[in-house]
Amino acid sequence: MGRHCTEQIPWIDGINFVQSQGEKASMAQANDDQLEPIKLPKTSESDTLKRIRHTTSHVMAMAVQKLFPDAQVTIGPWTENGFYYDFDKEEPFTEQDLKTIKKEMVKIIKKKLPVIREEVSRAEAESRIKAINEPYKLEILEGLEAPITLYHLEDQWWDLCAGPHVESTGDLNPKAIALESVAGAYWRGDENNQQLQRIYGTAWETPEQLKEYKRRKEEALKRDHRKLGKDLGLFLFSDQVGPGLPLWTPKGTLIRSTLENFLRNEQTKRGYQGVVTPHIARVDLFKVSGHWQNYREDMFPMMAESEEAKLAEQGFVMKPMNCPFHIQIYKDQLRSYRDLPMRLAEFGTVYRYEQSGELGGLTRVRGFTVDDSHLFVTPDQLEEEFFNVVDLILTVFKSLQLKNFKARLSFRDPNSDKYIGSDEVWEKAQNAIRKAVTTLDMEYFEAEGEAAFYGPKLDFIFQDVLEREWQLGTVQVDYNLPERFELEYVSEDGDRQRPVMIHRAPFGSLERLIGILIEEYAGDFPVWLAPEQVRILPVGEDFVAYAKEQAAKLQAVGIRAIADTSGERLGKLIRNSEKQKIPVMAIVGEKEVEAQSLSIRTRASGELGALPMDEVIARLVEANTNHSNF
RNA sequence: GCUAACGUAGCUCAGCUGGUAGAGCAACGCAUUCGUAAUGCGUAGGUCGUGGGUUCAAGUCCCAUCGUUAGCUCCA
Repeated sequence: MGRHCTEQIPWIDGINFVQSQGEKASMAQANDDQLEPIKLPKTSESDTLKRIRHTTSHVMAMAVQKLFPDAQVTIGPWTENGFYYDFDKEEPFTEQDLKTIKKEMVKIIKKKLPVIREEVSRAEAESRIKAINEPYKLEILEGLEAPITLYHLEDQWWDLCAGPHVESTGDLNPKAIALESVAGAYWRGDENNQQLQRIYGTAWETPEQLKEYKRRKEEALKRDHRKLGKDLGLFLFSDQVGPGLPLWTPKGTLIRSTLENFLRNEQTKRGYQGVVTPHIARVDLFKVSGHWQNYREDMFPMMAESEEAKLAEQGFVMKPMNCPFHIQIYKDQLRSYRDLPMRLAEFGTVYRYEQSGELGGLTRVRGFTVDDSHLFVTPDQLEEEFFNVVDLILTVFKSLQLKNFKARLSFRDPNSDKYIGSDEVWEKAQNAIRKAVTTLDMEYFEAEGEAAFYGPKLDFIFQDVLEREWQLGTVQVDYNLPERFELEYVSEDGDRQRPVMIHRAPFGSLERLIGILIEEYAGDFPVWLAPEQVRILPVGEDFVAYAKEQAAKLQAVGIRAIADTSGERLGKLIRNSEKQKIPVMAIVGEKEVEAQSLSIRTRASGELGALPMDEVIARLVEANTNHSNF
C-alpha cells in the first residue's frame, strides 16, 4: 500500500472574527432535535477510525476479488471521511455491483477473521506477490522502505500494507459501513497511465455516526451555491450560451458590484490605479509572455481571418490572464524609480478553456473576472509591497467574515519543465515569499508543483460544502515576465534597472468568490451584500400605499428596499421573504401608520418591534458602511 | 479529456416489465382584506435535452450528440 498518510494541514484561523448572529441562529436551529450532537471526527483525528477504515478497505478489496477474480488490486487508503480502493478491472463496477460487494463484505465481517501482521523481507514480499500475480503491488513494493509489512485476513486474503488495523474483521460494524460511489481514477494519478476503477466508501464506529454523516451530507447540499443561486435567482447557465459561462441576474449583479466597489475603495486607499484592457489580443503578445508556449491548452482556440493566417499563427486569442496587457501600459513610457511602485488594477474578465469534466457551478468556469492587479516595484520595494498585499487580502477576508482558509506557498515542481525562467530567479522569488510569510508569522504549508508557470505564489485556499478545496486569493512574485517583456525603470543613479512584478488578486475571481460566499453564508448574505436588503410587508391592502412610501424613503438614501404589493396575507409575505433570505423585513399596518414607524423582523433575530424610520435608516446605513449586522 | 450516473411543466419530482404524460409548489384569474413562515376555488403550462434507429406503437429499448453531476487529471 502506497501513500495513505496524507499530511494533515491545519485550517487556520486567520483573524479574530465575531461569528455572525445569523450563522449562530441557523446552526442552533439545525441541531435543535439533538440534545447531544454526534461527533464525527476526521480520520486523521481518530486512531480508531484509521483502523476501521483501513481494514474496511481491505475487506472490500477481498470481497471484490472474490466476486470478480479478474480484478487486480492497487491502492486503498483512507480519506478524511472514509476510504477508497482502486482496482484494475475490465468492466466498470455498477451500482448493483456495489450492493453485491457490500453483501460479500458483511459475510467476511461475520466470519470474524483475525487481522494478522507479518513482517517480511523485500525478496520474500516480491516472491509472494509474484505468486498471486498482482503487478501493481509489485510496483508499489518498489517504492516501499523496510520493514515491509503484510496484513492477512486470516489465511484467506492478504495485502501489502503499513496498517494500522483493527484486530478482527468482526470489530467492524456492517451497519456503520456504506459503499458510496464508483469513479475512474488513473494509476499513480497520471492521466497517461491505465485508468482504474475506484470505489469510494465510508465506515464509522456506530450506525448512528453513519446516519449522522449522511444527514450532514444532505444538509450540506442545501447550502450548495448551485442550488441556492437558482433559488435566490443570482445567476444562471444557458445551454445556448455555453458551458462554464455564467450569466448574472440583476440580484447577482448587485452582489458583484457591491464586492467590486468595496475592493476598489480599499485599493484606492492603498494607491492602486484602475485600468481597462480588451478581452482579446494578438497571439504574438502571448508568445512573448510565454502563454502560447506554456498555457495554450488552457486557452480558447485562436481566431484568424483566413486559413493562411491561422497556419502562420497570425490571429487573436481570448485572454487567459491580464498581465501582458497591464505590462503594455507600464511599457508605454519610460518609468523612473520615482513612479514605483506602480499598481495597476482591473476587474479583468479572462477566458480559459477548461476541460469539460472540470467545470462545476461557479467554482470552475470558462469565463471569469479576476480582481487583478500588477504591481511594478523595485527589488528594494518587493518585501514591503508584498506585506501590503497580504495585509489587504486579510482585510478583505475579514470584511467578508471568511475565516476558514489555509495559506499555501505554491512552488514549482523542480522535476517539471513547464516553467519559464532560470533556477536562480525561481529560488529568489520563492525565498522572497517564504521570507514574507515567516516575517508575518503566518501558518502556511508548502506545495511543490502548484506555482504559476511564470512564478511562485502565496495562495489562500477555501473549501466548498463538499469539502473540495479552491484557491481564492493569490499573490505571486514574478521576475520572469519583466525579463521577457524587457521592462525597465531608471534608477537613482540614472541607469536602467529591471522591475519585479507582483501579481495579486484578493478575491481570486468574482465567480468563485461568490460561489464560496453563498455556501459560507448558506445564502444569508450580510445586510451590506444582500441584493434586497429590506422588504416592506403591508398587513393588508389599505397599507400598500404606506409601504410604498417607506420603501421610497429607504431607496432615497441608497438602501435596497422593496414594498411587497402582492396582496397576500402577512403570513405568506413573511414566508416568501424568509425563503428569499431577505435580511430585514418591515411590517406595516394601522399601528405603524399612526406612529409613523416600521415593525422590524430580521432573519437573524426575529421580531425586534416597532422602530421609527430614522432609526431604521441609521441602523441600515451603519450596517452598510461597517459591514455589521442590522 | 477519462470513468460512471443523470436530463419529464418555471422549481421539486412521479410515470413498474414499451400502449401518444401526472402531482405539489410557483404563475395567472376570481373571491377573501387578513398582524409575524403557506386563505379558498379555478385556469393555463410539457413536440419528455437534441438527432437518428428498433417497433404496429418509444418518456420508457438501442446508437450518436449536447448538457449537468461525482470522481480522476488539470487550475482563480
